[in-house]
Amino acid sequence: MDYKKLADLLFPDVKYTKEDLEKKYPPRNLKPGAIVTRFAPSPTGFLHIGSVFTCLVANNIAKKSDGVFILRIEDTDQTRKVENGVKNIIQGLNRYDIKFDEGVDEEGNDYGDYGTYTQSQRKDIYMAMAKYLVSEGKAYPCFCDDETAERDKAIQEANKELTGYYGSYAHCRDLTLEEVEANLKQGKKFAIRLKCNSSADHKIVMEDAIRGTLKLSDNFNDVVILKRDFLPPYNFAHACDDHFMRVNLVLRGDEYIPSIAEHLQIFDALGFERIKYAHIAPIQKMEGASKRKISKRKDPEANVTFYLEEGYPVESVKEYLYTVANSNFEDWRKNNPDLTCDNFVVTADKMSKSGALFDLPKLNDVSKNIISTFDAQKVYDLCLAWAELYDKSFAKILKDNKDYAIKVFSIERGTAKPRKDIAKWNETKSAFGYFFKELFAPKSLEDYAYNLEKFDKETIKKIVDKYVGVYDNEPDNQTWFAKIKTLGTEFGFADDMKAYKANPEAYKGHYGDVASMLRVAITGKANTPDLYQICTLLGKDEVVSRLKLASELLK
RNA sequence: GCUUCCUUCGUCUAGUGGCCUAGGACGCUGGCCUCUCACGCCGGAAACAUGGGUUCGAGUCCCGUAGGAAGUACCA
Repeated sequence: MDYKKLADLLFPDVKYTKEDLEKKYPPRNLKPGAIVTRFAPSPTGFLHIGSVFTCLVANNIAKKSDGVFILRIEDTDQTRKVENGVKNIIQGLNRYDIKFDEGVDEEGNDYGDYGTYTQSQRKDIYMAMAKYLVSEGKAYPCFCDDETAERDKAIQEANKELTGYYGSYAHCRDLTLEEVEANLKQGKKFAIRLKCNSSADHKIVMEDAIRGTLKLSDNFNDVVILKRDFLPPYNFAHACDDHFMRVNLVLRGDEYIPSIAEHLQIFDALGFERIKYAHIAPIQKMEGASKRKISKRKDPEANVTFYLEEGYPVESVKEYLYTVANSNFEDWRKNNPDLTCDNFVVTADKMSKSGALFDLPKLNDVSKNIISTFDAQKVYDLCLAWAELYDKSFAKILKDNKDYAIKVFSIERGTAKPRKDIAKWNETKSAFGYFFKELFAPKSLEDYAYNLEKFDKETIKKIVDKYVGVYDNEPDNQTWFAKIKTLGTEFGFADDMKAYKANPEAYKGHYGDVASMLRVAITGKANTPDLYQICTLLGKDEVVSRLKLASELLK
């Protein structure tokens, strides 16, 4: 069979030869050890938290090795394309400080020397390489239609045979030149399949950067490398693109592990040097008693917009993702409390082989720590930015009371032991809302967090009433506290903790209990920062009027 | 069904044949500190899926079983 002739017949006008392309996209001149990798999303517009995770890792590995990080758009499945899909993905990633060295910008324009970076525009390359394979006798045109494929699959299933296009089911594998010509004349469309020379019982061994040695069954299928629309499926695009973009580490989800054998066959047929792989386990989620991949349909937290809406700072999400990526991150953090998390160096072989469960409580803990390191101005700015998108009325209050709000956020901040009371901005209102007159409006006893099991409301009312009479703008914390202690003793509360602990029966409670009652009376809440500072900020008039209101509602 | 991967406290994990009486973090919990709430500090409960090997010795190596996950497309 004259394969050259066949190739020319199939692809009469192809722009490049393999040599042209090798020359056009020469090996990169990078320092040894530099990693060239890429993120290759479909432009569906949906940014999955797992994608951010993978990207964060890929970006880190590329940048730390003085390598290159590429954004490639995989849009060969034209049916899944979405308006603004690329833009949404880029913007989403930018928020997490993920920037590409080469790729496509928000408008869809290329930058970098190894483009174009949009697969649907790389048709010439795929066709050239497909033609090359045909001319080498390594690939052939397949004229089978979908019905044939379905029928064969049904037969194979009924016979309990392996499903696929192989052996006697590879109808077009041995077509003669004349038969191909005849089909072409009839206007029959064709796809290109790779001639496979292996079988399922042949095992292959490969080294994965995360998994270590992987033993897999070889591919036995004559896989499609060019679809009827002459666009490649993932497998062929992956080989051509990653080779000609001179990628040297493929980081991708572990759902690709079963198709590694197929990919390796394609690389070999093409005469490309094999590339290193790192297969990342997906982030999982608990459903009932079993784990499953976090799903874009069922789980709101799969979408990055979830973190935006809840008001998690990007630093928090990144910090958390790094803890999932490499467990030694937390040790690193302990030793480098002041560095930003992007200074950490991710190592592929320290990544987990099994999928990590997304742990929201852990994220919250991480986030509380992160926010506790922010200064008041930053808290204000970020909280306001969040509120302007998701809580307009709160945003207005923050803007109308800017200086006051910053004072509120300053309480016990910037100290050696900063407060850790918020994990995300949507908690700010409930944590600090009572500072603002607009947001403090208790209507009944239920709006107060009194511990009525410990103390009855008559006791509380007596104390509140008494305090209204004695409260003043105290000059300092000590004076303020002394007053509370003295007041407590009048009602049988201890003013000395040790004395109380030594003999709790002798007292009704201790000064802490008194402070707690007043705290609730003034703020409505049981957990707040230093009450003295709160009262100072609120001012005497407001404190007194709140105490009176509390007294009223305690009746 | 077939193929492949994975399996250590509730969760994330450390662990590369003796340092493991299995370490850390989150969560839960007891206490201490304290000028109130927190923070912080100290402590506690809590795990090697299972059965066989190999070995003087196994969480670690091998085989089987179970469970979970993924793939099985002219999707990616």
